[in-house]
Amino acid sequence: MSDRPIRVLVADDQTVVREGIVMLLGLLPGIEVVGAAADGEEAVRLVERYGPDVVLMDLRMPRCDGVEATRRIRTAHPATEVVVLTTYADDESLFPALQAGARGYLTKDAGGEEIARAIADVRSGAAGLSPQVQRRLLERLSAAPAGPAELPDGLTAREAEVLALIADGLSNTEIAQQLFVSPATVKTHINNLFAKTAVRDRAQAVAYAFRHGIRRNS
Amino acid sequence: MSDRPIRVLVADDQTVVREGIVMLLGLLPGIEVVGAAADGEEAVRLVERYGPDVVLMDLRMPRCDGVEATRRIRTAHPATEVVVLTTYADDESLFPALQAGARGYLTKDAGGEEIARAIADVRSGAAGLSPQVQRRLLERLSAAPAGPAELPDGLTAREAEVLALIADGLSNTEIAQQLFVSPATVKTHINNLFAKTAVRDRAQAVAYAFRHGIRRNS
DNA sequence: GGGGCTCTCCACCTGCGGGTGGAGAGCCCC
DNA sequence: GGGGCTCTCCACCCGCAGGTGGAGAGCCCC
Repeated sequence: MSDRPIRVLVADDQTVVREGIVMLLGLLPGIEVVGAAADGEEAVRLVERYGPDVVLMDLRMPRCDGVEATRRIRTAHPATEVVVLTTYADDESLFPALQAGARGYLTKDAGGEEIARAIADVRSGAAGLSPQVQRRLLERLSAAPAGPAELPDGLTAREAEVLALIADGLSNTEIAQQLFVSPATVKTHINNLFAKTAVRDRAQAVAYAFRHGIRRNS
Repeated sequence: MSDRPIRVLVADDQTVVREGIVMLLGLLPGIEVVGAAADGEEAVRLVERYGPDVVLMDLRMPRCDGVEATRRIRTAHPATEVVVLTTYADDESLFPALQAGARGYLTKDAGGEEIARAIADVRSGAAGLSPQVQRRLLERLSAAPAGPAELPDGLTAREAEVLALIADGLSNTEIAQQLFVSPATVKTHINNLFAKTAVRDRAQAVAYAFRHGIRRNS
């Protein structure tokens, strides 16, 4: 896979943790620790100086936090990959970090072997996410398109149906034909759902429908 | 982690592959193969009969393909997890399978150890995705919200701007005020972008904007 | 039975949205 | 300089969308 060692930079504000990780990584074959940073700004600086292959990044750091540091590193040095290694894997930390460009995400209960594997995976162009993080990603993936979607704002089923057809771009008469009712009925439903959803016209209604995941067959 | 063995069902239409996997899994400690199916329908039936912990599922199968089988299994038996094991990891296979409820996704070049790890991860409530698949997920994650977003259908920047404001629910006069131009200009832009995007009215335009990710500041 | 909700329908009015045709100014590129 | 593109603006017309007020029928629940 790799004949030359993977050059790694460690960024963590807690000295004990930082030095411990450096020690741990130093023992692993195929990994060379080229530097250690105590905050985000230093991490960015050291990346510019040493050009490491992978940065092992803590998220909660003073001055410039891990997400911001990740973003800067990824935009300025796309060849340097970032693996986040943090204590908790809450959504507020996780998704911003991943969107900032982190390719790996591990919690600190990961063992040395896991860290090494994630570093190697990331270096080889893949990704190194802990299984728990993978699961979060899947949930987010299926959350948006699946959308079980309760009807919000007290919409009736009929009103939601009309709203879905509006979002499909149908005119009032077309909706009437589709639902086998009179155009007047459609207008009534529309006026009611406009009032309930606090929108002014069908354009805003379409936006509302998209935001609330109201589509046909729902 | 688990004192009792993980009960696994294998689904693959190619006999050699199926039996090979069964053999391979049988050698692994902590895994018990409870059945093998040659197509999707049989997989669903065998899941109902044996209630396995995990189904190792090929995607391309006759009668009822793996995606459909996964969906049925996950809705009817939420306790049974599905790990996809297929030859290629193209997007057309990958995302439908994950959205159908697969918690694991491996390609067939994975070794026995990898498969075992994925099965164990999935069983413990996490997820078992190959590093390549993880990377795809990350790309999709940052593709949607980031949205570098080329302007489709030859829209000009100004037209896209107007379209974004339409999607925000603004009226023509409001858009005119926002852009410091005359309402007539707004109407011109709107008529042009309607023609280019082949929409009929602003309701359809809003849907178009949402589908193409045209929002403000883009 | 009475009250409340939903779905259905009607008439009327206003105005914004959408369509057409035309035109001038600034820009870039050949 | 000429041609093409974009952005800007105007006038005119029409129709559907949106707002109001009202009403009858079916349903469920107290």
